[in-house]
Amino acid sequence: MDLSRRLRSRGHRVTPQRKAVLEVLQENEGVPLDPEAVFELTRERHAGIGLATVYRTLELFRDLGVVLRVHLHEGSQHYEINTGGHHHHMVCVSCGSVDEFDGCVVDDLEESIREDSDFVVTSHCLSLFGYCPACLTAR
Amino acid sequence: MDLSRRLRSRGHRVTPQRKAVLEVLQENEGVPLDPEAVFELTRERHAGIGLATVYRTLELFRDLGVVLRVHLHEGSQHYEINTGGHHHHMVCVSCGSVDEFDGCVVDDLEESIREDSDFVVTSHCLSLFGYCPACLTAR
DNA sequence: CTCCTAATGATAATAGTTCTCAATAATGTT
DNA sequence: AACATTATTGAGAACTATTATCATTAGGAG
Ligand SMILES: [Mn+2]
Ligand SMILES: [Mn+2]
Ligand SMILES: [Zn+2]
Ligand SMILES: [Zn+2]
Repeated sequence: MDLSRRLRSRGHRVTPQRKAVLEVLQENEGVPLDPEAVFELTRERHAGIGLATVYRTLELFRDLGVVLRVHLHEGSQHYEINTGGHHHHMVCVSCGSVDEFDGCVVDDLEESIREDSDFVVTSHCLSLFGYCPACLTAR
Repeated sequence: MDLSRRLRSRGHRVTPQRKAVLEVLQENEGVPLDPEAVFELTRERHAGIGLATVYRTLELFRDLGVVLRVHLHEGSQHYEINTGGHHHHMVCVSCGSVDEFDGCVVDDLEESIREDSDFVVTSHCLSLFGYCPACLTAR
């Protein structure tokens, strides 16, 4: 997870903005953040950062494999730090909270698709929707 | 799949616009369409329909369970007719084509989550990304 | 330190979606 | 069949999220 190394190896520069965004993402492991949230949190650290830079940085990080893009059931995208530990998400449709869960069942599926079809799977995206414990008891 | 019945049972009115949108979705089974595409296709059938009506109708249909919202790796949403046959999608990251596949592996996962956690899963969304046969040979 | 140019911030532009509101038309009632 | 009620519609404004533009700044190789 050495950002400087990863950036330089691809010819990118190491800037305080990029370091600040990374810190925010690392400190929010387990909490997928949308660009606006990353912007607000990063501003506390690097006051003058622009929103466009946040968007650019998130796309760059995604390209570098530093972050993953998560699909929640909403319009805007969310990003989370890529810890290497493959997992998926349970999204509460009531309060919007996100839980992670390990044990991906898709690996086997990818395997069978590799055999049955000519489609080459390179990645997948799985999210479960429902109600979290808190929202269930609050009824 | 009786639209009129389903609409009336919830106190909604049966309009030519709604019937036209349904027809478009039915004729494009297997092809998730975004609102703009639904708009264009529906116009060929009901010339004067407005874009806002398409958005409203898709949301209503989703509420009624007539359509499903599909998450492709893009900004805008896509909708497809709900045939009742549960399936998921393989999206080609090169040409954007979408294939369907049956055999959902998530059912088992939902089961194990129901046992291991207090989260109640009501739905899920799974998409595979990769390269379709056409794009693979074209290289 | 100097130079080159990648990166940045401000802001304009674009795209997608939702809102507003007056006009229309679907349905229930006479 | 005519009427009354009110859900629905179309047009366009408004809004939100994202991307593009461009002059300025600053990372880092030499
Ligand atoms: Mn996560
Ligand atoms: Mn489908
Ligand atoms: Zn393809
Ligand atoms: Zn499934």
